[in-house]
Amino acid sequence: MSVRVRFAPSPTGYLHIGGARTALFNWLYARHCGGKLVLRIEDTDAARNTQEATDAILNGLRWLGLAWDEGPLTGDATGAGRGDRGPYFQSQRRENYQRRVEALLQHDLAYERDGAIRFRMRREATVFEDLIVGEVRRELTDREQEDPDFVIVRSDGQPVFHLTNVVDDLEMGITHVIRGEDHLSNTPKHIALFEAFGVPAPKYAHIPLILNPNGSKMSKRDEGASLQTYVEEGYAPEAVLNYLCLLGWSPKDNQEFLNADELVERFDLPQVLRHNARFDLAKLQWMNGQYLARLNDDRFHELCVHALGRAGIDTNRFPVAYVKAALDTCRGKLKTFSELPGYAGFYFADAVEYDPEAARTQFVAEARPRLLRLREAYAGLGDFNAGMLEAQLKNTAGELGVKAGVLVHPVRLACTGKTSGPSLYHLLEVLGKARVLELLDRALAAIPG
RNA sequence: GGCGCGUUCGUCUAUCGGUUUAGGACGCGGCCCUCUCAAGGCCGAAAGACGGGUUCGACUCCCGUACGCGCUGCCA
Repeated sequence: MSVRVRFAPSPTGYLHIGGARTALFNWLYARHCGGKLVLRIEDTDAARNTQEATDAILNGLRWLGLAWDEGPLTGDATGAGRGDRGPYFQSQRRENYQRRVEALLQHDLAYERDGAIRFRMRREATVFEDLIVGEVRRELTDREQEDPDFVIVRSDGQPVFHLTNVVDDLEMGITHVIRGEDHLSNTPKHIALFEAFGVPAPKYAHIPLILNPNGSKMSKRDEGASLQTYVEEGYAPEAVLNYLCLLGWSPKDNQEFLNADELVERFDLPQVLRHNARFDLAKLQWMNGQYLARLNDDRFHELCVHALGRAGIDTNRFPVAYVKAALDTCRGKLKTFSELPGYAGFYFADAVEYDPEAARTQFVAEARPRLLRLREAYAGLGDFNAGMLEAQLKNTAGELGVKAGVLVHPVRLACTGKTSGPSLYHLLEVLGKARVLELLDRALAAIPG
């Protein structure tokens, strides 16, 4: 029997980082086994589930590159889907639940009380084998000792999670349920429901949770909990994917950089760790920087242009060769693309704005004659390339009897407005002679004395 | 409270009873490189929660305690 797994998020407004990893593990397992990944939207709570919320999930999964074999195509619950086990929105499956509940009622496996329908739960401990956790033996809690039955349909007619989840997994032919460990304690209920429906329960694999840096459960409002944050801050999806799978899973050989193909090849359920992991933003940032440095030129340029565009910088106003040359000076310098506008914005700005603090320390009277000297030297340069620019600057510094840095800092400030940025000589080369001389003249005019 | 799961450097992890002075990575500190900021190179500090067993031998197996997380809802 071929493997069928599913990712079944509830549209709460965005894709949670923990949910993204659950989706990732499901996707990896499906691909690893040559099985299918089903995406199901658990939107039974109509009041707070909107199409935008579902779109956020779909877009998040697409951004990560996690394609599903069956499921919705858009966030529209009544819209088209792919696959023959739909609908894939729970809000469209009311009849399925009703039919199943009728059957339960008829066989006296459920009963009505106070207007709600309750399932007759077994009255003893449940033992099951979890693919990750191992054998789990769950005794009845004190509350369950008194009354183990639980509600499957509310008095307002709404079916509850335990019921819909099981009915859908059953009808969608799910063979492996890979989900967060927060569901481990619910599993006996689900197994009992499957048995009541006369079918064996699927195999279960509960993955550990992702915690905040302080060890608390990462949820909703927590910093960095939304995948959208990483999309917006210019992370490379391949880096986020790589980092996420290292939370709770390890290739065991100290290799940390794995692309999607390698992950699919090596991922398997038994190697998933059993304990929760804390989310470490610093390591994600480092890893993202590594990915950025290794991206091929086209992809790097593409993502750069995108990031600049988001910041309101339109690179289309400039020659393609200029843009590429400018961006090349940023290679290996960024940890995230959100840093790019501030780092390379000067290449595309009409006027340079001097950092006030830096201007106060660099644009002082003594700097004026030195800058003037360099300006004249640069004006006489035929070949305006990095090598020549460096040689000339050092030469001028020598004549002035100062260290190179004494010239470097004011020149950088004059041309970029900042105290840090790409390699000075390379940046000057990209800017070009005319522009550099113009910028130096402007700086000279701004320096007192 | 009850039930379940977990516990190796600050963090992510390797180790699946002896090959280990417990390895790698992030972060942190130092040095080098250097036009700034990064990157890169080198070096360093840093861990088996605690207590009992089992065993010739335990981080690794068992029990207890502590701590953490989860579930305990007519939320999902």
